[in-house]
Amino acid sequence: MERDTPQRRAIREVLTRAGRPMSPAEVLDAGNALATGLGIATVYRNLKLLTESGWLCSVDLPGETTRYEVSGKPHHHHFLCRECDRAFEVVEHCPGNHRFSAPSGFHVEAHEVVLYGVCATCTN
Amino acid sequence: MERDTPQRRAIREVLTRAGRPMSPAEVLDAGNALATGLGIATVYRNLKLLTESGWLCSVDLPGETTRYEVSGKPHHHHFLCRECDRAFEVVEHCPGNHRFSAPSGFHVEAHEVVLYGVCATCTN
DNA sequence: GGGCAGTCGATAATCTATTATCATATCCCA
DNA sequence: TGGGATATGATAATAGATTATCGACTGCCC
Repeated sequence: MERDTPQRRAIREVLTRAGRPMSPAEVLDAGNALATGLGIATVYRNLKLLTESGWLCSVDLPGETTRYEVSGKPHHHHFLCRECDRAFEVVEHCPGNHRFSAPSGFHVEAHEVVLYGVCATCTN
Repeated sequence: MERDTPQRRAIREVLTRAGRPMSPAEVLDAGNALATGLGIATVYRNLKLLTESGWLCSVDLPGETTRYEVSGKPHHHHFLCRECDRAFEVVEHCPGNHRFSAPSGFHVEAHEVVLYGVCATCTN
């Protein structure tokens, strides 16, 4: 049976509050504020459990380590800040699946859009 | 000074012929047909050299190992086949930079689009 | 409150990709 | 053609991310 531990609660809260995809290391840092002494193994263990249970889903960005975000969000893509290396959710103006096409004979089943630039925090 | 060796020639030819981004392992496989005994170290060495010289550029796709393609091509994106795991170049119907926007305060400097599906070869 | 299955933290182990090492082979100018 | 700077191939080493191990700790049902 699955228990309710301070560590697990902290990890869930961190990801919920952030509202953006976080790497295991980011979760560890932020989680330490809520559960002192939190270990990286616990973070990985819970990210895996929460992903398997469907509460989280993994986000792969080119050349970046896997990040995790709370699942159930509507269609969206991601923005990666070149300054702070944080990923953000982007929901505005997605061209939509039908706007992308490939050469004949190719069947497009999904697409990913990744925007690169400087986030609001780093701009100021 | 940089020498002209059969291995280096093979690697360049493989990438030119393919016309799509290839991983070091793919280059090794294809390169062996042109330069028997080609080693993986030589492939990595030359991919690095050719990238530094500007002849190649690296292509990162989410969750995939870095691939390399001949540089100088016009703006394009990539298609990743879920069957054969090969990457292809996609030039058609790119929505263009201006079609993507992010929340206020965010400055978008570049974008990547990755299409997923089944390539023409794997479809048949 | 007692007890045990489920968790935790520290750290060793693993895995994959890439780079370094080094003895041998070879391209290319003199 | 001779010789030295370069390159090669086999393999050891490295690096970063993730998983396994294990003794100690603790939610949670009775």
